[in-house]
Amino acid sequence: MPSERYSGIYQDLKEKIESGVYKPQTFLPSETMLSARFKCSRGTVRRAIAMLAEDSYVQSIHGKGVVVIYREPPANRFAFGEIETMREAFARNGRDYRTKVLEFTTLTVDRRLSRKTGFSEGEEVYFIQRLRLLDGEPVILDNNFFLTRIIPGLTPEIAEQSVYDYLEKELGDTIVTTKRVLTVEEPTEMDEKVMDLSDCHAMAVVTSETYNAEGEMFEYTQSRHKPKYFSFYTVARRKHAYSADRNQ
Amino acid sequence: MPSERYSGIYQDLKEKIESGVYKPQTFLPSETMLSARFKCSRGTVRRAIAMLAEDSYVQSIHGKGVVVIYREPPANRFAFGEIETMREAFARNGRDYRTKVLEFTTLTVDRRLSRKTGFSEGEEVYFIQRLRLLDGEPVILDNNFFLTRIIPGLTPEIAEQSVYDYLEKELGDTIVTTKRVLTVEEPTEMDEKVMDLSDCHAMAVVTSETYNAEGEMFEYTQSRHKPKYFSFYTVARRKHAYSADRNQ
DNA sequence: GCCGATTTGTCCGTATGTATC
DNA sequence: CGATACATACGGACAAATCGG
Repeated sequence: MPSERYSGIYQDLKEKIESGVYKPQTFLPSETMLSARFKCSRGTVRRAIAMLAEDSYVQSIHGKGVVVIYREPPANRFAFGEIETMREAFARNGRDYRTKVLEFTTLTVDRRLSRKTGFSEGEEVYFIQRLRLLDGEPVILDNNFFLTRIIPGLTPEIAEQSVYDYLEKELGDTIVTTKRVLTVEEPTEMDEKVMDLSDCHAMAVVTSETYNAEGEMFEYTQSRHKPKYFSFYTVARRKHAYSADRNQ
Repeated sequence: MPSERYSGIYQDLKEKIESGVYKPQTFLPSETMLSARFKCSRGTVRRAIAMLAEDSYVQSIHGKGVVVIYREPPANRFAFGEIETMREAFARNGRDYRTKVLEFTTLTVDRRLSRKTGFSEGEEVYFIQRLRLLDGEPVILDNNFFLTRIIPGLTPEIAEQSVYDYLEKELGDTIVTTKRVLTVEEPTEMDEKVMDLSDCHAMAVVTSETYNAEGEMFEYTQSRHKPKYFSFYTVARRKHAYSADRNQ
């Protein structure tokens, strides 16, 4: 549990912004004010503010202050910009959510699979194909490859629940980073067969690589989403915005 | 020009990782080692490392060290996880890229448009519709709404080039944050008419809100991409298990 | 245009806590 | 247990941007 000073302050400010104590387009109290209020150093306040900026809740302006840029997000949206499991995402939207395991095998990575997934040749992986059902309707077809070395003892029963929960709670490992590439592709025969596509002629495909706390990539996944239920949210911040020439 | 100590160190380490001096799955020299080598405080090194972690180049492991997790990204990919203009993205891929302005008008925001875009009622906006051509083929249909208040003096000629360049270079304003939502939708009549869709039956739709350095949302845009040329890359990190140290 | 007050940005040194080996 | 490495926090100093008088 992060009970450090800075995350407490981060939480506090975040809630105040969400509840409208600090309103959009207005400034937060100055860093020195806040550090006095929270009885901490300015550095600690700055860190909390940096986290809020990361979440696009605020933006710092040199010499002026910290503006609130938070806007109430539209409801019924999946925040795939963060890492959360399907379960978490759907639960948050209050829907009935089931998983059906279509395939559960182990494979040895050959050259072709290695090029596709980035795993080393000869590594052993679970291949799991799962269908995600929302209120009984198939919405996602997942193709997972997990390194057996990192996730020993995986079973179809666990796959039906949450692999991440198993990894974190049972094995004590931590998921840290996920890289994702999103494309739109034509449905495959498999998609047609299991997804009940009717009048939809494309799939949203999320290809992701997941790394644990050791920095090892242990998962390669391709998720094929039915467009109707697909939405992907992300925030980007400009890295090194150059200072403009004001000609004066 | 960011010639601060920490960005220099960040750049240096980044290049060493990209060029393979520090290889994946290996540890960087310890923070104390690096601070000695760069003749700076440990805090400054930590900040550079935090930035690399942000880029998913490295990951810190408490008590052990900092692992390199960088992997050569596949070529011909658009890094939409960051903010870059169409021009930048396409140029980076070495293709001929043109813009055709289909529509250029000013509107006053009414209730309907306000709900859609988030702009206040009564605000005045430019509405610009542009077709993006890659080697002569239409690939993106852009629908932009820009606040005239923030970007005065916009013309079709500028829209044909880069609005962001105009904003940053001429007006001295800076783009800082962009929020994006990605969905997959059926082609509209307009899409069919201008995009030459042939055997493609869906569009990748990116809806984005852009904020300037003052924290004001000045742009609302819907970009409709032909799937064939569409790819969206993003990185997510779990929770706020940050190794970031932005204070020192 | 200059000056001073305020505010954020950068950097340092130091101390202490905690995880790994 | 001790040595090493990262994590958190503090306080101080100075730079740079903004704004008002």
